[in-house]
Amino acid sequence: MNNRNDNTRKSPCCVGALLDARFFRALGDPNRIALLDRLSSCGRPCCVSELSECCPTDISVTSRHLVLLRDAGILDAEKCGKEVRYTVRFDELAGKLRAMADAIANCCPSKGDTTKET
Amino acid sequence: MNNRNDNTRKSPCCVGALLDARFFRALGDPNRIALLDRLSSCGRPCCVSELSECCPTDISVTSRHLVLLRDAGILDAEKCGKEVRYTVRFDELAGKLRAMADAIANCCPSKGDTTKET
DNA sequence: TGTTCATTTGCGTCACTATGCAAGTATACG
DNA sequence: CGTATACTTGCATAGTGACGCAAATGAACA
Repeated sequence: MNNRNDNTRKSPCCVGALLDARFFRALGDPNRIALLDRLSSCGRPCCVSELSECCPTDISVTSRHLVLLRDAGILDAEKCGKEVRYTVRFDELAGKLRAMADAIANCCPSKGDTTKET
Repeated sequence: MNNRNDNTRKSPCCVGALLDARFFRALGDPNRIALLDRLSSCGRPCCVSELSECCPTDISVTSRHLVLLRDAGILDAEKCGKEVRYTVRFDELAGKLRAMADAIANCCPSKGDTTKET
């Protein structure tokens, strides 16, 4: 859905609909960013105790951060025996960010189009 | 910078470097989102009292929100006589979001490439 | 069943943030 | 210069969020 028709350009300017404060809030904590970074670069599902290494807080706090990220639709959680394996919802996350970028670019009054889709 | 070479794909996974908690935090408030929405759809620079209409808080609070958004690089402020005219930094904002989307998509271990740039 | 390991939950604390009101600053205009 | 308008700042308060610790839950396993 990246290629808009020309009649779509700068029309609804639905920035407010796409920009979700809850979503941004979930990403608005340095420890949660660290967790996301760690999990992203890891390249495989990671359990809570493993992820906990990347931030200095108690593991219970890490657990809460991860739940928060999961509830925000940023991570996926899967129970495996005693462990809980977290993964990044890459498509979801990238898609959301890209949709926001597109919406904002479409709002730009001067251009109405900033997406240089070569 | 949207078209990566193939040797760039899934390499550094610099998600943490791009994902700035401060930036997300600035967007993590519903009233600030409302302000951004209003300003985006307005299509022209708006002054503080004008923008203040879109959220129920005192104008002093609105003023602070706007300063915060400006400091986060999301808005631009320009003084015009008694007024302060705010504008959305569309390119900055869209570019940032797009860069994040790209970085995250590049991290995806299964694909390493989610950007369908048709 | 009892033990151990991984994770979550309850709870109190501390820090930060959003907010409103009042006072202050800056600019235009008479 | 005095006044009006637009905005900002100081300050107090209420609400929220992050945190640590201890206890609870859940799952494997002897």
